[in-house]
Amino acid sequence: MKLLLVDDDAVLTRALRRGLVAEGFSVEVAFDGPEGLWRAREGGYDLILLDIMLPGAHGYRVCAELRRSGVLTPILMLTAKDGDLDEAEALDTGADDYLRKPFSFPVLVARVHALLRRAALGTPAPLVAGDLRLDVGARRALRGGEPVPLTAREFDLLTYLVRRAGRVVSKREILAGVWDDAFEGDPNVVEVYVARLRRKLDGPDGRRSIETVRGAGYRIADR
Amino acid sequence: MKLLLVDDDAVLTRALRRGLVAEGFSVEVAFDGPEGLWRAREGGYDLILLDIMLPGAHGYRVCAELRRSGVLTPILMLTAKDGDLDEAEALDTGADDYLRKPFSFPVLVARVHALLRRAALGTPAPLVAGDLRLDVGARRALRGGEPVPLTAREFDLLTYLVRRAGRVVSKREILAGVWDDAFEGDPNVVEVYVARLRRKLDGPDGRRSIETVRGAGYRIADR
DNA sequence: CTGAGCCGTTCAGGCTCCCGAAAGGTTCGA
DNA sequence: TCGAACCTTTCGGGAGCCTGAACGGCTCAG
Repeated sequence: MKLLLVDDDAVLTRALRRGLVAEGFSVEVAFDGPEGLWRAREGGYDLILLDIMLPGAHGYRVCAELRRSGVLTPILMLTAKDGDLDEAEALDTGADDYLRKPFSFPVLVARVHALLRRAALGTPAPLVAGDLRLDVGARRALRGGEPVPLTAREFDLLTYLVRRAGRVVSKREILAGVWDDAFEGDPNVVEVYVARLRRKLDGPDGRRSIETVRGAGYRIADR
Repeated sequence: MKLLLVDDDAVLTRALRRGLVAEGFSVEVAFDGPEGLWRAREGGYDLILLDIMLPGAHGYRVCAELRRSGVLTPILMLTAKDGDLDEAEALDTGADDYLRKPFSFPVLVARVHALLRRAALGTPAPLVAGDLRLDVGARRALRGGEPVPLTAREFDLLTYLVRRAGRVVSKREILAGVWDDAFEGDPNVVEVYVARLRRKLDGPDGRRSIETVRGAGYRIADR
């Protein structure tokens, strides 16, 4: 879990950084508004901690700007003034939560966890490999934007392979993971289902979605 | 705006209820943990006020249980002890905010409004899926502007599905969420009610409002 | 009090379509 | 060239799902 901390107070950032790292997060720091904007737009963060008092740009503006440019990363605002107006405005500009200074560290961690959990509920991270895209929640497979109808087994097998994209997966592994640990049948089922997936996934171009690695298993390209 | 108040203190609940009703909310009360769980899972509430000290089940447990079973309604916890741990734990179990007793009534109202506003931001489409629109407060379903008469169960099931629009929901989940965690009957009831909903919702065009995902569950299109 | 009507649930019959076994053909590597 | 590994098609059994019917409980109006 990677956090972006946008704050100009060197003492506070150092303390927060240390604490959050101790909690198992990886933390990057931006020391002013423009840098925060720039970094946040680069993406790759699971959550943004944003102080309201910033040199270069007010926290509200950074927040609104990010939302306007399509950044959906959860934002936790650190408000300085007291009073409800401040906090209401934070939420109105697109922040997901706020925390009034001074705050205790456990409360901060709890809020971060709550936000991450909520975000995880909303977007269960799509699986992508090449032009293949799996939405596990909706149980949908898309190839180049086009939905591909798959049966339950086919979808499970494809999910298993995409989750291990780039690696060679043996038939034994596949049988244990997709079918059952104690599957006693013919390993030929795997071949049968790989063939079915290929027929549905492979385009008219000769490119195969699932490679065969003779004597070892199967592999799906990771990009 | 409909609130669920889960608290066993008769004096406090009566006072709160009266005050909140005067503020324009409609308020229902549950007097212990199990009843709170049951009602909250029924859905239809815009916010849940949850006291930590409860007979039958601790507030944390109720909260965690609700989140685990997919209830996304904002939860405002009323904590009794002081100390940050209590509050951090409240947030960690899935509460959206907490309020330390004793609190003043205006502060409570402010928090409720803040949470509702935040929830509104988080869910841009307030229970709309396709040409379907649910007015949870009035317990009315509209399809293309036309009201569709639904029984209580049918409405609950539809609400459950629309709240999870775009996702595949298994029959087990549905039984736990719409019926009861400890439902021991035939999962066929779900099929029966899906069929009834379809008969009422589906237009003369062949398009199905509720898709069947064989081997996985049901899905309602998110737009 | 009482009967009509609605609601939730169960059950059985029927249907579709998926799963996996089997078997013969094909490709690869030594 | 030969054998092993893999591919592909076919097909019967059955899981999973749909639906109409029926039954008991509950709520009302009369």
